[in-house]
Amino acid sequence: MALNQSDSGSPEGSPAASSSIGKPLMLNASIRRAMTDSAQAHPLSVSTGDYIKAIWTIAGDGAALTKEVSGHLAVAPASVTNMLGRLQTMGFVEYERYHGASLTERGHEEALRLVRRHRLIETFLLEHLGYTWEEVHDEAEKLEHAVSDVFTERLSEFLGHPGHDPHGDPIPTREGILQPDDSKPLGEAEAGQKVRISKVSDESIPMLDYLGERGLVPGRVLTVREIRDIDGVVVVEDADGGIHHLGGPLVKSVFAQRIG
Amino acid sequence: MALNQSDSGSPEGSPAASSSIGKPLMLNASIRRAMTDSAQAHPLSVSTGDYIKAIWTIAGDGAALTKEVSGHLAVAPASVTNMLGRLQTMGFVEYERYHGASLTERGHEEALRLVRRHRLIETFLLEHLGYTWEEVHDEAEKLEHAVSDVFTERLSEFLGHPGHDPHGDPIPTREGILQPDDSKPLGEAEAGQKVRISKVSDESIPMLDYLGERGLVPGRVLTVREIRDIDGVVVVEDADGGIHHLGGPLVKSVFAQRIG
DNA sequence: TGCAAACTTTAGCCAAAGCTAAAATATTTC
DNA sequence: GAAATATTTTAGCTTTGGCTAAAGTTTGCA
Ligand SMILES: [Mn+2]
Ligand SMILES: [Mn+2]
Ligand SMILES: [Mn+2]
Ligand SMILES: [Mn+2]
Repeated sequence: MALNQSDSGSPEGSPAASSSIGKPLMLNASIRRAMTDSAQAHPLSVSTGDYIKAIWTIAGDGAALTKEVSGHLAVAPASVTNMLGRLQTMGFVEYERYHGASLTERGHEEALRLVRRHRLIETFLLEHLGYTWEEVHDEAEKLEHAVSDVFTERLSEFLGHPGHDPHGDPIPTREGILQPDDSKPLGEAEAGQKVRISKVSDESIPMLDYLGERGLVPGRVLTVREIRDIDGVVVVEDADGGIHHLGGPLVKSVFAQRIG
Repeated sequence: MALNQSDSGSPEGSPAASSSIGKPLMLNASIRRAMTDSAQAHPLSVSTGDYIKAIWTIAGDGAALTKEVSGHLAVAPASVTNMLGRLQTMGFVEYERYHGASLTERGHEEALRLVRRHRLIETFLLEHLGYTWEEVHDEAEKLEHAVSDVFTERLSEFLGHPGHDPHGDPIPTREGILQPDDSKPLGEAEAGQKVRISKVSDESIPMLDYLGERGLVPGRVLTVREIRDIDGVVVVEDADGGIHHLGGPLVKSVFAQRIG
């Protein structure tokens, strides 16, 4: 059986480079690593990337504290201290003992590159592979570290260069520019306003499902009918005249921009 | 800037599981790993997978020798010895010192799972993302370790459940069945025979390009006009009457089946 | 048959990332 | 302003998966 076996497992095209000499093979390994690092610009391990993204998510331009990162990545504080030191050595963060780490320019670029990948991949999974919200994030969390720049740009093209992912988060450009977002949670709107949903928080899957079923997705235009102070419920009317009563947690998760 | 940050970097949906206790966090980490390993059945590291695939590629059902694996993966022989021992402990190979390693049933399954992924991914990259032959293999070599079973099956569906990748290698089924292939290199054909190209070796990119440009791809029907013993050149005529003179290396790379 | 060459294993290292426990430093709280 | 509490760091270990050099086996060839 198994007569048919190509697809050589060797990392490059080099099939069994040396036959018996021994030395050249070792050199190849380190030279290859060095070239990959500088030229292909993809040296980051999964961990490194996740730490950088975590700092960006937690602190943006500011400093992320050890414990925040520790909580975010479900990793022991001591591990974080260790990694922050290493990230500084690598030039991705500025780190001050006991006062957290903030991203350098390079760290910031790297974070945005990962976010770009993550959001493009999520878009692809949802729109073309029939993924559910449940499945999407975990897959993207792994693939973002495995795909190349070439893949990323080809995928963006395949998707029609979307500016936002399916739940409305902006996708950073190849150049690392992230659309600023001035939208506010529905809960902060005022009765009578006409608004357009810009984003739905992807933190809760059930909410995404609930809102998706009702058509309360980015792009939808709503009229705010009532903001009830007693219980925080917001009543909105959609373009088809449908009325929706949204409780506190929901109106914190739906972001909208005023229009008209 | 960077106002907009969702896409929590935390591996699962658990956003900052613990606030200050400390202990539960550690437990979470190991429990998660254990569950992932057994339930999701995706525990293999990149290295582990590449070794298993290498053994399959080199030896199929037989035993792969240390040096063969070492050459294939561009890794020192001592590293191979070490990993083969570990693979045996993990149950993927049967290993005898000085006599190489052969895949167990489980190892075989794992190899085919990776090959399935690899070939489906290559198909997608070529047919939908506009990759060239040059780019395709390296990307697949990395992604095969990152995609989930769900991704693999959704992708297969997206592609229309192809049985072969673009250069003709059969794609193992989800159940781990690999189409046996009884085709032979064009060089072993006989003058006058009518044959159908079944596969083109993907070991040489220039050859793939050359053959691709001339339409000598899997599925094409040819009539063998001449087998010249002196220089090993094979002359074939394609369905449009085009004549092709293929030298030794090429006729070893093009596989065909007799028809008619 | 008997050695030299080829191959493989052993032994001893290394770096990346993680962990725990204990020590050090900040921050609260009274 | 000092004690209690929370956070962070240090120190010391672990697992993967590499590498080199040296020692041990197998094989091929005279
Ligand atoms: Mn391939
Ligand atoms: Mn990730
Ligand atoms: Mn996400
Ligand atoms: Mn691989």
